[in-house]
Amino acid sequence: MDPDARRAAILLAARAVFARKGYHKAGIADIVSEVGVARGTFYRYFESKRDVFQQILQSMMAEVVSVVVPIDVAGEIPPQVFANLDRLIRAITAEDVCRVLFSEALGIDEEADDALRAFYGQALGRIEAALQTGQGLGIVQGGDVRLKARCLLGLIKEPVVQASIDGADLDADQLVTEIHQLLQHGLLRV
Amino acid sequence: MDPDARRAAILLAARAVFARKGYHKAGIADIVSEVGVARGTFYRYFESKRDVFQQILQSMMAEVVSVVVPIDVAGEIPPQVFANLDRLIRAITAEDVCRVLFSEALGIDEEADDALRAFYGQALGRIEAALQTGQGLGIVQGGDVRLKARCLLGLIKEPVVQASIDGADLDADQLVTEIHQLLQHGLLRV
Amino acid sequence: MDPDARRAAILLAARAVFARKGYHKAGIADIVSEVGVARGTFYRYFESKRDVFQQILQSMMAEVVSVVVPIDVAGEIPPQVFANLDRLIRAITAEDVCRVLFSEALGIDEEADDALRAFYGQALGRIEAALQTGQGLGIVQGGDVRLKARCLLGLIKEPVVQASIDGADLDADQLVTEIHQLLQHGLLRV
Amino acid sequence: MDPDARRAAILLAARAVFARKGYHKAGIADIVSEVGVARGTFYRYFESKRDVFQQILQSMMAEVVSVVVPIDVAGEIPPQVFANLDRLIRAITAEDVCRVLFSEALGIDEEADDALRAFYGQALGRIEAALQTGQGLGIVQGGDVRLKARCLLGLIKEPVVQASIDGADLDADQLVTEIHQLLQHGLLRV
DNA sequence: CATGAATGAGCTTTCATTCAT
DNA sequence: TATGAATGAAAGCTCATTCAT
Repeated sequence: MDPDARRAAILLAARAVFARKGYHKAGIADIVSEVGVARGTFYRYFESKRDVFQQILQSMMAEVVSVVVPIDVAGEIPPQVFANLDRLIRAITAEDVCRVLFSEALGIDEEADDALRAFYGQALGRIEAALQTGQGLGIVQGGDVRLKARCLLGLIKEPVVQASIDGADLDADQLVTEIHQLLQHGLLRV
Repeated sequence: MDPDARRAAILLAARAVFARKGYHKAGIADIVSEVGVARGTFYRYFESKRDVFQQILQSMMAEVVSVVVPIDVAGEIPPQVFANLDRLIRAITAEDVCRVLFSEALGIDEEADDALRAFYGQALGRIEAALQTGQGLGIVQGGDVRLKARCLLGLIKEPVVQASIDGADLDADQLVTEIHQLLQHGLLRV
Repeated sequence: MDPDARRAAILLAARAVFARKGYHKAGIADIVSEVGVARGTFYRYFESKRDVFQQILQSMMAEVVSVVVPIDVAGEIPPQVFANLDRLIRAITAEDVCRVLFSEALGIDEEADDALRAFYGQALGRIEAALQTGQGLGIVQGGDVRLKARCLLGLIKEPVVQASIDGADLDADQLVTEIHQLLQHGLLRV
Repeated sequence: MDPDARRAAILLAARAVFARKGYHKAGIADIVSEVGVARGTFYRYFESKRDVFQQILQSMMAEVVSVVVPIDVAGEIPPQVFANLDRLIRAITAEDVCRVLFSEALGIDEEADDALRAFYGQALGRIEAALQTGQGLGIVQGGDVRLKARCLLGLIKEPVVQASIDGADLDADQLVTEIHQLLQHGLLRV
């Protein structure tokens, strides 16, 4: 088995184990028995339990970030926004991403916390910038973009997180539609 | 010191410790040294570390639930909604509530997970019911109330969680205003 | 059992175990099973395996140093020298002192190495000073006192170390006599 | 590369590594990376870490033993003694010999301990025999030759060991002179 | 009832050794 | 024959929990 494949296999197993048991209940024993290698093998590929976790975190964050593409203001904007939304929801709906990124990541250690802060900072920064541009174009409501960005993030994240907590499946299309409507008309009828 | 007071003191200390260090990094040693009692005393009042945590969780959930009062459909509705919103945000903005309830609670054990599921189930159930009533009264947009409820929860929760992650303060009034606007007009200008 | 006694018991057991098996082959398991306490108990009294070892080393060095008393130049010198010699040999003849101090101490870690260097530095410094005084008084041969001190140390140490290696007993009196003769007349007959 | 040369190269590297880091801190990884061969190759030439160490020990002991040549009683004795002394000191002054033979060798395992005991037994036996001969010739002081031999060994060994501990250089000539003087006249002036 | 020393299961990590390529 | 990835026993250490005082 070539090193890259093995490394990937361990990473995959670790992802599954962390998603299933959470960081603290997951033991190296769980991971290696899942891959079918010896304990020592794990340490040939990763420095420590924290190390694998960090790498999984990083790759998950990168995956999530990568699906959001900058909006081309020359083109039609709403379709681009909703395409992003759609991809984003599908990205974070993956069972393991959701559990690891949204429930387990915080509080492991300073390094992971920093990475997570950076991730949220980057994500929120992008959303804020987009909203600001939107305000300039007159297509986004006025007000504090900082808070708006956070609300928007929650709007997207929470249904996914709740579905994960419930162990229920999530209809991404329906969610996109619902969020779409919310963004355009709000929740209340005036 | 009478038992109830002592029990309360331990509970309070544990809350602070869990909020400060998180469930896993918090040790019984931290809690007892905070209260100034011996380790053994802790176990006279609580069965285990998980036990205190559960009780704290329960009381936090009760606090949060209690601030949301049913809406009197006979009276004017929007002010009641926003009063609820305001109280809710203030309730979950408390540093310890936010950290414990939203970051630490999930994944401790099955029992806590169940409690949390029940909490979210109850909270979302209430919101859903209110939205359904609203739809009947024609003051809430049509569509899936289940998803709407989850979005609404996220809308409220996320800015608070992010402020906690950033270690930043949150202007509750401003947040209420922002959410108010979002609920009424959405994020986009049509 | 009071803490001081328990601490002393663990220290004693550790001393015996280190002397018997050497630092590296000695496990915490050996030590605690020797005292009859649980693993955790060990760590209530000592921070780590290195920590006990360091403390044992320190106490052994202190024991050895303490038996050598400064020479009163006002009084008769040779008896004082030989009394020191006698006490010193008896001190380092103790089986565990010899093994731990002379065979195991070097190379555990930087801290222990420094402590040992300091110990030898102090011991040799004292001997050098005494020799220098002796040269001033005309009772010690001329020449490099630094080297003389080291030779003298070896003269004393080696027979003890060899006895320990052989597992043989050592007649301290006879050794003192022999060293006495060597110091006064050398090994060769002119 | 022919097997003998490779074997020699590994032996040399292992010597250097053991001298530099000590037996326990030295890893097979250190040795093989020093030679530039793979781990597996090491095990084609040596059975185990202990095995290389033993062989190094044996060769060091042989080197040291070889420099001491029997004294020809027909010829002039003192020059022969001092020539032996001189060669011996130079032999054990080699940094790696000193560290490996005098600090690391004891306590690795039973086999090494036996080898070391045999080495010291042989060395001391020779010295004793020489001293006995010397006593017969009337050029060595009377008394227990067993102890005398051990003292003599320490006299030689200790300055070398101390220099190694200090990381200082040793002037072999000066040491020979000093020991010479000590053997002839003792340390004290009568 | 309060105490806090004692407990020991269980964790992560290391590294000499093996063996398929 | 050389390789180096894989192995897994064994080590040190932690900490929630217990229980004699």
